[in-house]
Amino acid sequence: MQPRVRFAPSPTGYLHIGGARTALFNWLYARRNNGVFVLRIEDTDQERSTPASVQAILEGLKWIGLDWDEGPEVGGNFGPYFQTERLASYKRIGDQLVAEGKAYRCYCTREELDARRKAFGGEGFKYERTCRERKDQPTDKPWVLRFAMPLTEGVVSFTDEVLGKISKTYGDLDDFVLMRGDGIPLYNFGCVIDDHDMAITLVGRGQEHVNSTFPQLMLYAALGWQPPQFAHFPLILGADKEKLSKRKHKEADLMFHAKNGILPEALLNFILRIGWGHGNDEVVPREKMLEWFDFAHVGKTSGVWNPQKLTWLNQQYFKLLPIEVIAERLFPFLDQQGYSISKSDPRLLKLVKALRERAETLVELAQKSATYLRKGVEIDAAARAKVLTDDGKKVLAVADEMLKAVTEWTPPALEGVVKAASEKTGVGMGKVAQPIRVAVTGNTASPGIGDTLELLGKEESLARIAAALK
RNA sequence: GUCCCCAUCGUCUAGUGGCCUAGGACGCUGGCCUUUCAAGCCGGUGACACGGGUUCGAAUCCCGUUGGGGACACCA
Repeated sequence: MQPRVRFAPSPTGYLHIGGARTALFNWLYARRNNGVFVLRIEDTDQERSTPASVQAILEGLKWIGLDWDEGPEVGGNFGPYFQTERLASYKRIGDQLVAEGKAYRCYCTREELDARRKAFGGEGFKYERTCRERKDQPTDKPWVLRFAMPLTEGVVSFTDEVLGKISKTYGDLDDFVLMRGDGIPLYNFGCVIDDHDMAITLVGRGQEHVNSTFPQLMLYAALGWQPPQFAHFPLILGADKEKLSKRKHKEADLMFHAKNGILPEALLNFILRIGWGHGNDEVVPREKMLEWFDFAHVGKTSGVWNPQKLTWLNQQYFKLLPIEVIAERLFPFLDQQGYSISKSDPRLLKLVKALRERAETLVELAQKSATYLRKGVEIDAAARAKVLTDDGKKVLAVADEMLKAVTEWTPPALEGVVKAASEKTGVGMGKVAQPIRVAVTGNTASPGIGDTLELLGKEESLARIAAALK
């Protein structure tokens, strides 16, 4: 049987980084096993679901390069893929369960329930099945549909693909709400029906869902359906070791990283490595993920978000990716800084080539690029004091004369000038290169002096040197 | 509080009973290279939570303790 997995986000905000990883693991599993990756939108939270969130989620998935075989924008044979468009199924199954005595209408109001919960002492409250034996079923009063848990003693268990065997006794479960009177299903209900109707063979989701697996399993049993396999992935924690939450952790927003100049390749690699490992491999590009991913190596322990490792990975991809790709990614950041040069500007690729090993993010790469794109430069006070001393200026003046005579403004020729100036003045190459560097970049750090001067061009280089010499 | 899950360096991890005086990576740190800064290379720092078993042998299996996380909605 062809494996079918799904990613089922709730469109109540941007794509959560944990959701992105859940999507990645499911996607990888599907792609590895010749399966189908389904995207289903669980938009049954009337208050919080928005079309804008749906868009944000689709965009997020596209940004990290995860494509889906069925779902929004692409359709499929198991649609519709929005839960609010599948209400008829929920109603039909709900009616069936009531008819079979496996579910019942509960007329307790929210207020009553809240009061009872409060009297109980808050969380841990279990519905006392007040309406379970109720004989009348008025239709003019608001109600919700509740699942009738078997009153017998029993144990529900399943073998999780990553966690192993997990069990829970019936007594720990209560008559949970399946559907509201208005026909909107709750998570456990909609999820089970859709997974069944969409022929999902394996449900891969975050560990925060292991406890909801039990009521879902009860539902499968009541319906006489074969449940899918389950795989619960470890959570991603913040520096405070708590689950990454949108409220508390800014890094929980996938696109936050995009804005910070992280490459999607690096981010994907990073989230893969939280919770999954392959020997000593750290840099695992997409092709390798596709080749190596398996649930057997998904860990059980939650992982803490480590921003330093993320930036390190980003740098690895700066070195790995073709400069054309990086240039493409850099463009919006250059634009943002007000340096909108043409995409065909020959300086663009040279800039990336010279600076990519010296930057950790696209933001930093754009900032460093700015030095080479603007007219003139402001010299850092400390750099000036240290390097552009009287002696430094003397050497600079000598180099300046030689540079003016250069006809082939290429790195080898320019490096040659440094060497020649060094020989002529009798000082080391460093003593020649540094004054030039500070004069043209305003700072003590830059790519090789030949590349630096080439990037700037003859005219701009000489203008900056002249200004520094004044 | 109740239930569920988890437990290797600060962090991400390798490890599926002998290959482990526990390997890699990030970070931190010493050095090399060098016209600067990076990058790169070489080295250092640093962990099997604790206590009992099982076994010829345990980071690996079992039990307990402790610790951590998650779930306890007419959210998903």
